[in-house]
Amino acid sequence: MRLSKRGEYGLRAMIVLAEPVEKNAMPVVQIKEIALREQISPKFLEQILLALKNAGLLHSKMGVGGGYYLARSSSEITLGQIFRVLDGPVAPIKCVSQMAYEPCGCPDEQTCGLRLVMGDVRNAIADILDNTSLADVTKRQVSVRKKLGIK
Amino acid sequence: MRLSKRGEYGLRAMIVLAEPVEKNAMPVVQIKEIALREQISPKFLEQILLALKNAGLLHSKMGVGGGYYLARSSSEITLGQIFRVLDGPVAPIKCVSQMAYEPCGCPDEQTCGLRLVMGDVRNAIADILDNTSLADVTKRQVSVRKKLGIK
DNA sequence: TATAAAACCTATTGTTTTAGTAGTCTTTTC
DNA sequence: GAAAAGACTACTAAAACAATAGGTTTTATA
Repeated sequence: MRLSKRGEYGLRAMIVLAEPVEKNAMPVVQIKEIALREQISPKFLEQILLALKNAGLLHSKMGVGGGYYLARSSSEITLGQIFRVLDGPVAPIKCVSQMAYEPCGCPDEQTCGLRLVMGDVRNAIADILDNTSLADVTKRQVSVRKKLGIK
Repeated sequence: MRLSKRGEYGLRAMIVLAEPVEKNAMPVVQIKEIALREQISPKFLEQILLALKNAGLLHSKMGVGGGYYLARSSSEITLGQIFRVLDGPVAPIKCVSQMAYEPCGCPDEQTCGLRLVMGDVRNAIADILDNTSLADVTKRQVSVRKKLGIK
């Protein structure tokens, strides 16, 4: 039940891009800056951000002083959207996937016990990922920092 | 976020083994019988059942008329136990694993937004898997069958 | 007591996925 | 027009996955 490095890095990068920008800062962030901050290979991250851009979650600016920025407000982008672009369906088994259903080959799908439980698991994961926006994540980070006495 | 075939087949097999035995039926079930019912390669299933046996979830009887049976009552074996034997930790990322923690390499683990959310995901999955026993699964199957007008 | 049926165990193999590297092309600013 | 940035495509090494293969041991029973 593993998140891939691709998914991990992509989610990390999106969280960085969702951070409230300081005064006078550029609205766009460059690949190499994110890569440096999050300790990710810049070329690998490039592919990931490109995929997120082609999926419509990011916009970019080419050329000198260019970089990436969120395509929508951070409260309108969910972790579920990001996850699905990078790692595919959330469901642990194809036959319970809402977005990419396929039969899983069990004798009788309707009464398959495994399917019933995995359906619950899928819903539990999707509930979290689809109802958590990037803004929710940054809000939570802020409150954790406050609790720990700023930083 | 995928369940492996190994995990899928193992869980299926355990559910079969948890089914209430008919009168006069042998208390043990053979690999090939399960393989046939669930459409699994018998040799692959053999490895899986062996792993479950070595983990203490199954017992076996060798020789003619042998086979496998649950090591404990079906209400005392959870899907979480089976899953972990076959697919490893439930957590989507190592740094939120309760059973097999490892740092994940983010700059600051305490305030890592991804880690906060993935912790929730881990807990949601573990809540289901660790609180669902094989007996719960078979009970649920029965009630689904009843609802659909027996079968 | 020989035979066949069953689990036990280990090694090997082919395929797919993963995680990354490399290199060229295009756009933009100065 | 040079440099800085993203866009795109191809490739590759290593690991994981899904089996397959084949011999060993145990046990019931004919």
